[in-house]
Amino acid sequence: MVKLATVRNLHHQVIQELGRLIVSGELAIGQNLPREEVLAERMNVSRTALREAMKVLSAKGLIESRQKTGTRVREEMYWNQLDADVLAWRCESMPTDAFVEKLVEMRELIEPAAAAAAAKRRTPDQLAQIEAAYLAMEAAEDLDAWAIADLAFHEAVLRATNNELMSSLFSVIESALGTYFVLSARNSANFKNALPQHHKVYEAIRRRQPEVARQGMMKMVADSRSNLRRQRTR
Amino acid sequence: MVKLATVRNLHHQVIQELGRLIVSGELAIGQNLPREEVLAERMNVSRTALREAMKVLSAKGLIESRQKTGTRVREEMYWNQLDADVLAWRCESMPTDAFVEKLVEMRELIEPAAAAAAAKRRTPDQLAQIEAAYLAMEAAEDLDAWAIADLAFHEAVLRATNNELMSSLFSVIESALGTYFVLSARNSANFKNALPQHHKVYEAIRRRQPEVARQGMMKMVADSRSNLRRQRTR
DNA sequence: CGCCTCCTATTTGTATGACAAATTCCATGC
DNA sequence: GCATGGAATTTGTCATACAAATAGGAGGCG
Repeated sequence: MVKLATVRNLHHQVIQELGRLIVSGELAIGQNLPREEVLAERMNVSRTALREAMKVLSAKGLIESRQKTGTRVREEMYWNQLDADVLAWRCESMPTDAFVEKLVEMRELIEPAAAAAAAKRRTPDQLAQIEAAYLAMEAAEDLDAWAIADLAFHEAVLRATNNELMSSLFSVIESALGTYFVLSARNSANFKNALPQHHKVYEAIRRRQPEVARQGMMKMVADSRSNLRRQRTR
Repeated sequence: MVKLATVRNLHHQVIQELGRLIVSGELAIGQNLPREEVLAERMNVSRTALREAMKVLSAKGLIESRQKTGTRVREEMYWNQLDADVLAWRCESMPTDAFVEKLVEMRELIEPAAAAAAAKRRTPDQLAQIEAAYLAMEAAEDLDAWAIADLAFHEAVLRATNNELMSSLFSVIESALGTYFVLSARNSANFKNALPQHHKVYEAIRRRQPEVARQGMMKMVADSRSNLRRQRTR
């Protein structure tokens, strides 16, 4: 029996709790945290566990510790904004449209470029994976199957760029967006509307036409954007 | 007297050392590290310090610890590729052109989009900062002053997007590229060649013309790319 | 022989207490 | 007023002990 990610270790809980407090602003920037000993007692953990958590938060750029001075919350400009945890904490504490806009903007930035890069550099094997995802979308009977295949399609394209920086950025942004929306379009009836557009992108990547792929993908994400908006505003 | 970042704390050294070993591949993926007790002794630190380092590496996605099983190096796909440390370790261990290409690709992806976004959303204050940087470039007497002002220009544009995800991505990529090249063009003689192009971008942002700004920035980074290449190949 | 159950050995996770190191801040002397 | 030399405080490191999880084997049972 597989145990699904439940409550993890103690220091992990501390990371989450403090991280949330900081990103949400409940711990003001520049403010000093209590002494380790005090904070540990207040959170009902040992100083050891607390420190392990603090080191991680420090690595994420959220806090900074110095002897005698203590530990204080760093300015926002030092935070690792692209860290998955930091991003997740922001999503929790910033339910505003403004932040969603930023995420969407990033997505619209990545994907067309990725399609173009994929058209240039995809291997035959990677093309096959894209095709497989496309065929799965075509064959999808219900919305869930389609959504899964859709995500696979985008992931396959991203991997085909052979640029792990790009695909890593994609997965970070995508999972953050996922906290706001259940994947892709939910206006159920004819969910296969986007299929022709996917085919265009696939064809462009197959024929190694970077610009065509870019334009096609640009249109695709633009469409998906308006879907998101419709879903959200009602 | 300000002390510049020297050798930091012990656990920090451990982070660096293990991180390098992993990213460079000297510790093979999937391989188990020695037991904490053994590893600690081998590195001449206490188990406490070692563990603080391991938690950080774990947060960066490089390793994974489980009781009884031990700690092993995770697959590359789980690494936080956009983490500043991970990127820096890659730069050290991958002197190949291939990785530089990926970084440059990311840069060419970000900056035009940033210029467009800045044209849409810059505040008067942010525009003033861009202008100030431009004027500093114009006034630069030597190459160093120009390089500093140039970086300030790009940073100001990035900040003017009002999208901290984008500016964070920029700074990460830029600092990674900085490990390969001393900022910008080094073909000294007439380093102000790029000035008109900067002016075009500035004007487009001032006049709120996103597409013009995008095109202008696209050309600018393309030029700077060929500069980089020339500098590198000789 | 095959399968299930339980136990034990091993490894990370947490707790505690003590001391080292850095550095702010004050007192002291000149 | 200013240097200078301590404390006092806070994080950094160490050593040790025990808790918790769990892989892997021993043993029982059909």
